[in-house]
Amino acid sequence: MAKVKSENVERRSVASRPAAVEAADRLHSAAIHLLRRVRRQDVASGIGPAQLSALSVLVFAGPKALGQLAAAEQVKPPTMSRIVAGLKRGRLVEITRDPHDARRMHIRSTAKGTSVLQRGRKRRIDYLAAHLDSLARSELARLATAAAILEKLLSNWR
Amino acid sequence: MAKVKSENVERRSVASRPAAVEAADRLHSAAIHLLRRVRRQDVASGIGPAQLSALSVLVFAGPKALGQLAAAEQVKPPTMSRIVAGLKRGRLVEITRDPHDARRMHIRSTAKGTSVLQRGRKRRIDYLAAHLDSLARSELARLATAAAILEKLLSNWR
DNA sequence: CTATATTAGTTAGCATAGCTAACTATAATC
DNA sequence: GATTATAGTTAGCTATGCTAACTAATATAG
Repeated sequence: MAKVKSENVERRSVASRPAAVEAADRLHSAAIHLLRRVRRQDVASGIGPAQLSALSVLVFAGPKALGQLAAAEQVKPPTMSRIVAGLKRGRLVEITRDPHDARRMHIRSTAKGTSVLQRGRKRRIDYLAAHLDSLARSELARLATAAAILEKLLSNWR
Repeated sequence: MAKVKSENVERRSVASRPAAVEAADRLHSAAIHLLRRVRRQDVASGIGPAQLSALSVLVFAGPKALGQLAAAEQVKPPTMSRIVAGLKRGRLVEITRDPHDARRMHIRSTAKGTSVLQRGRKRRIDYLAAHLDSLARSELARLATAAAILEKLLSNWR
């Protein structure tokens, strides 16, 4: 039983309240299945998920350098380099050089990019909203409350 | 203006209560960001997301034929064919022929596959639970309630 | 009982997306 | 001015998604 002690220590270092573990499990599962369904709407946008997501950062958080965009999307620079190349090919973004630092790029959404993003986003939200519409008002309110709690949690995630 | 009427009809057919649209928007965003964070734990499993997800179906819903697995994962058969090939290469699943129909395969998780899946799942859930642990008990309860509402919604999703 | 049609999976070939390692170009520092 | 650090790119690998076209097996029509 020599290993038992160290295993317990390890286990204790990540232990959470049972209620937290149960909530984690159910939230995790619900989020996965929810997004899996919603995501099917995206084929209509004719643009891949990584491009759509990067475009969304540009539209909602404004122009970014490539490295910033990679960090925001939690992806390595070579990956973002190719994603941006795809967006540029589709004329969804335009790229200029930083006048103060010729290494950096300014990547910004074009009007076309913004419109493609907004339409895709609308499709997703409308689709989800149509399903939420079958809920009682009180249930909807509970979901909104939960979303607010998650937003707070996500905003100070480490 | 011949098209106006039909456009209005279309638009009306997807209109939802404003509260549903707002909840959809916030839930959608929270789910995306939550899963993006949680998913980073998966690199430790040394197996790609599609393989992990397919394996999860096999572990929790039992053995499946390739086509069933493809349907469950909302993926086309050639895609699932390759995913299963990868799982087989890693000895995470084993495949036998259906004795009554030699076209069909029985794909089942091996002990190794089940263990890999369970450990990966534990990593995700523990990670999420550790963050949920910072919430007040009442907030946790609200999240659990919301998860229950979503589970119900997802179970009769069209 | 053959001939045809349907069904289950695979193969080939393409695109997107992820990575690391190694490179170029620019900027900052010693 | 030489070196070091930073921003992106290129090359090359893997994984995941698709469609089209194929093989093999089963089911069905005649």
